[in-house]
Amino acid sequence: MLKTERQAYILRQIDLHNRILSSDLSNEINVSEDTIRRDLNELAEMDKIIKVHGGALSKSFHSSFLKSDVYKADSKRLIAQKTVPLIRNNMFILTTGGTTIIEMARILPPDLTATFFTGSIPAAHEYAQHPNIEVIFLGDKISKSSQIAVGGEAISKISGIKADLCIMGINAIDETGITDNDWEVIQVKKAMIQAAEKTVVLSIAEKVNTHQKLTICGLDEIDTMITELDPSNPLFEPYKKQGITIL
Amino acid sequence: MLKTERQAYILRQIDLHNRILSSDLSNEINVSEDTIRRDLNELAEMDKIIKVHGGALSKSFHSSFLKSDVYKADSKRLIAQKTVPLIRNNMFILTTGGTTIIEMARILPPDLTATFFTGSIPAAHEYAQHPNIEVIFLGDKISKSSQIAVGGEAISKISGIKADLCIMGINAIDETGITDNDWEVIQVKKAMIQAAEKTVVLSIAEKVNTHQKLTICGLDEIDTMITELDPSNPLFEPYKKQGITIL
DNA sequence: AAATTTCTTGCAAGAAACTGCCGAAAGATG
DNA sequence: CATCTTTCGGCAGTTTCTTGCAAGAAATTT
Repeated sequence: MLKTERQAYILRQIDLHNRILSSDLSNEINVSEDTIRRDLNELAEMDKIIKVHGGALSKSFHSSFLKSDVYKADSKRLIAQKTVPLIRNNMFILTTGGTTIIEMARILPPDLTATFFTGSIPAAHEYAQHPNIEVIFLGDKISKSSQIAVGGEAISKISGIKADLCIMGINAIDETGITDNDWEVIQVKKAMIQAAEKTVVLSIAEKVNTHQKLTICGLDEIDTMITELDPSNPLFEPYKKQGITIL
Repeated sequence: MLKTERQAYILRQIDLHNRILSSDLSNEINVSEDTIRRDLNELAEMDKIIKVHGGALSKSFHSSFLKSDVYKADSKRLIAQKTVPLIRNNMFILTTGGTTIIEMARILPPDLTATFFTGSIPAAHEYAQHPNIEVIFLGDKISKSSQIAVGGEAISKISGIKADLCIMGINAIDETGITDNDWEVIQVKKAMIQAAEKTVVLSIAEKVNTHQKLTICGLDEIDTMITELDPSNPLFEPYKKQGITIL
């Protein structure tokens, strides 16, 4: 078994079980624990997994560990406030999950009538509280790491929609476009952008001009970007040049 | 169980119950109280919890405000405890929503590996927190009144499943069977019973021998009924005669 | 084809981490 | 005040980690 194969196997097991013991892996694929440990170290180095004493955890697992307090909650609330006016009555809106989206869902005006599509459980939950919003949940299999629905079912459902607006929380954006680091999430986000007439991205300023490993789309597919900063901030010049509206 | 997992479990329990005893934790996850104490100390060191003599408290009193009061929470917790042993590793399980089911989801042992299908957002949310449970969300359109997915999509998804167990919270049961009052919910519950090999119904005793307008199924389709009362209670005689196991 | 370099893997020894147990100290309880 | 519980610190047994090393495989050079 080649090293690459082995590491792929390890990643798959971690995806499946969310955690793994070095000793188990060693037995399963008949290599010494030292080799496993070296693999785990390499994977951890690449930010693919979280290594802990005795084995490794999926990155997602750890995030729930930290979830208690929302990072930069004030900024996110401000972003949410700027986003709400974009939503008009009777729109069909696709949204991702993420803390900023949740914040937005909470402050939607009660008389707003609209249909929201989402694959995020917490987001669906918030929308469902609203008196006049219809919620459609997309997909079936729920990824633990991202708490959203992923996989073919979700993608095909999204493809069948023609929405007015896609409101997307993002992890990284720079002059090359939006990037992320979870392959399954990427697929979903790509499909959402395709399915919507206009795309609005929400991001705290900290994530602007950063990038990750996998590309979701170029700047040309984005219509509006919302951060907690003032739109006149010079940080946004390159994005304005690309025709993106900053709010 | 890895140290990190254990600490994540502890945090989650504290989130849920707002307080925790070292001795309880020690029993739940089978490690010595010393280990628990060391974990609690580390978590307190990280400012995640507040350690007190004998256990720990949640740092955020905040959540206790948001926590809505569940009617007869104690009874429901007891029902949940009786239900858990029915679930074995690698089962495929269909569940409804409802506060009793949520309560059950929270106390599923952390090492349980199973696949849960549900159309309930809060239930899906709870299952998704669990380290080893795979969650499949059923359906798309979400009914506001019941917070579950309803409609043709949900029904057809359910029909495509062959589950080992259906765990169903119910609103009314008497000698004629299970009844409910929301037409859309009925359709979903009917489909679930059909799709599962065995059906377990959860109900607080108050609802036994009551009925509502619409029929879900007769007693012959039910295998087990769980309430907060002792199974020997004479209240259950007619149901036992019908071959239903009472727990 | 032979020699060399690089990569990978397994092994061993010592270091570090984890866990359980014990006894003494501190705290809670009636 | 007496008793019971919880905590603290240290110790020991076990497991895991690190490091250095050597043998074998693969790639590269001569």
